[in-house]
Amino acid sequence: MSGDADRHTLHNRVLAVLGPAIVAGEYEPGHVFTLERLEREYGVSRTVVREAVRVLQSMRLVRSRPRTGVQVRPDEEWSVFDPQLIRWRLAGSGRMAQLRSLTELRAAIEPPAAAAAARNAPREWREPLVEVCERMTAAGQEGDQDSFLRLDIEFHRRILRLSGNEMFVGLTGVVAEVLTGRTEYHLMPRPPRAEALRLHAHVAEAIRDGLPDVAQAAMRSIVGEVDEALSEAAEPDR
Amino acid sequence: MSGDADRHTLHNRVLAVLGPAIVAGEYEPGHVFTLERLEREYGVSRTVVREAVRVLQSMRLVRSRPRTGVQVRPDEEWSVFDPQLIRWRLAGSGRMAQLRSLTELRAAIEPPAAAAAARNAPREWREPLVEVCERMTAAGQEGDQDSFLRLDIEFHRRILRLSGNEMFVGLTGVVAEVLTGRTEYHLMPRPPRAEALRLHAHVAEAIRDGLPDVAQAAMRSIVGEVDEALSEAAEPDR
DNA sequence: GTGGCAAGAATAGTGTTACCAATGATGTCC
DNA sequence: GGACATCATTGGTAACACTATTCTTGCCAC
Repeated sequence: MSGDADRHTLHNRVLAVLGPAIVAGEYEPGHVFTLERLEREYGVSRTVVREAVRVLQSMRLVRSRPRTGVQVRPDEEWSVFDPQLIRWRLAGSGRMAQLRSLTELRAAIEPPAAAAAARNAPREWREPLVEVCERMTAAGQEGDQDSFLRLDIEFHRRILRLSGNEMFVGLTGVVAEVLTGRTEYHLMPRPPRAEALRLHAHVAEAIRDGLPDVAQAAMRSIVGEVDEALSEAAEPDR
Repeated sequence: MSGDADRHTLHNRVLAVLGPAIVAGEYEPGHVFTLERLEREYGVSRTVVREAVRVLQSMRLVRSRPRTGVQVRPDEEWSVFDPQLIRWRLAGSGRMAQLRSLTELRAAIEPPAAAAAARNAPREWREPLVEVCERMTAAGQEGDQDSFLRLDIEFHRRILRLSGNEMFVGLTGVVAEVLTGRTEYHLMPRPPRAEALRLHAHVAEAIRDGLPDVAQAAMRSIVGEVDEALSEAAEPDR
């Protein structure tokens, strides 16, 4: 799914523990590590710790200075769009909060992306989008949840790609994580609501037919509906 | 401006050359470095090269495997929201393309952010927003371009913060870069247009008065206008 | 021969250790 | 209260052992 963050190197294993711990707020902002402490704690060599810290630093989770050590930064300064950081948050206790903020982000991005797709998509990719939508609908009606999720992700991914804006494309991972997360935590109506399926079809057809306003309005209905569903499930985590 | 990426460490200096070079497309996707080659090329030790590569890897610019080397990934796989990557692009030849895609992103995000701010902003921060807007207007009318830019950034930053959504907050850096970039490359009307200033005031007052729809509509006018201005200046780079 | 597979060699990243240099926070002296 | 010594901690170098992955080779079956 993600590329190479999963390679079983030592510094990746250190990262996979240290990163989530910091993200979960187990260390106050301002808390300082020393490399030596981390070396002992994880039983690894200096090089490994340094490389792990370097990555955390590039995510702006920590800063590192001589004589002071490695200091945890306040969360307002983190690179919250970093895919790895998002995954750590979704895996931890902050998952509902993260899911909510990401859903609001989707609600902002996807309607303009759909409009852009209706304007910019190359001819040859318009009809295939409708086909993906149809297969998704079929899977939903048959109750095949795995295929439905896979095709739902594929549908939204294609729209972001067809928008022609690299920043929108860069959010495909986020959308995939949100949809997967909603399914995993049973925040997805089963079977999918008929109205939602129809709205997806409207989006696909409007993009195919080059109707930006229609595509945007239909997409707004989709993500707005999702937003409400999530707000209803709003409760303190756990 | 950014935190600690500017500390004059050796690996940062290597990063500051290698990163922009890759981002500028000086190496085909698939191109492989070896650590040894980089060591010699930059005249630094292995540790330094390894840490620089580790950062590039976390940005998904490269992947690193034994027996193969360090391989440049195709640009669709890059973490395009990484602030450092954005800065590299804005500094290089891709700056107009990057500016356009970021402007479209702003156009998607800021109106919903303004609406959210009108709903969620704490009482005590509403009036100050209007004050910032007034000082910005004054600076604009006096022709004080530096102060105007600074206050314009401050204005948009506050709205994103007041939205209460951490993902929106995470885009403050992007907005700052875009506004600064537009000023530097003289894509900003001077003096600022009176209508634009009035729209900013409408946004601030609508947020103060808790009117999400008004705030959203006014913000949409602001970013829509900007979008047009940028499209007019659309020419192949250089 | 040709295709497929297994064993082994070659090659580059990965991990360890030891040591010295540079930095900047902290306290001290005047 | 400003200049300066101090010292802990990161930053950087070097040399080497380990290990994963790819490529080659050679065998075997068809």
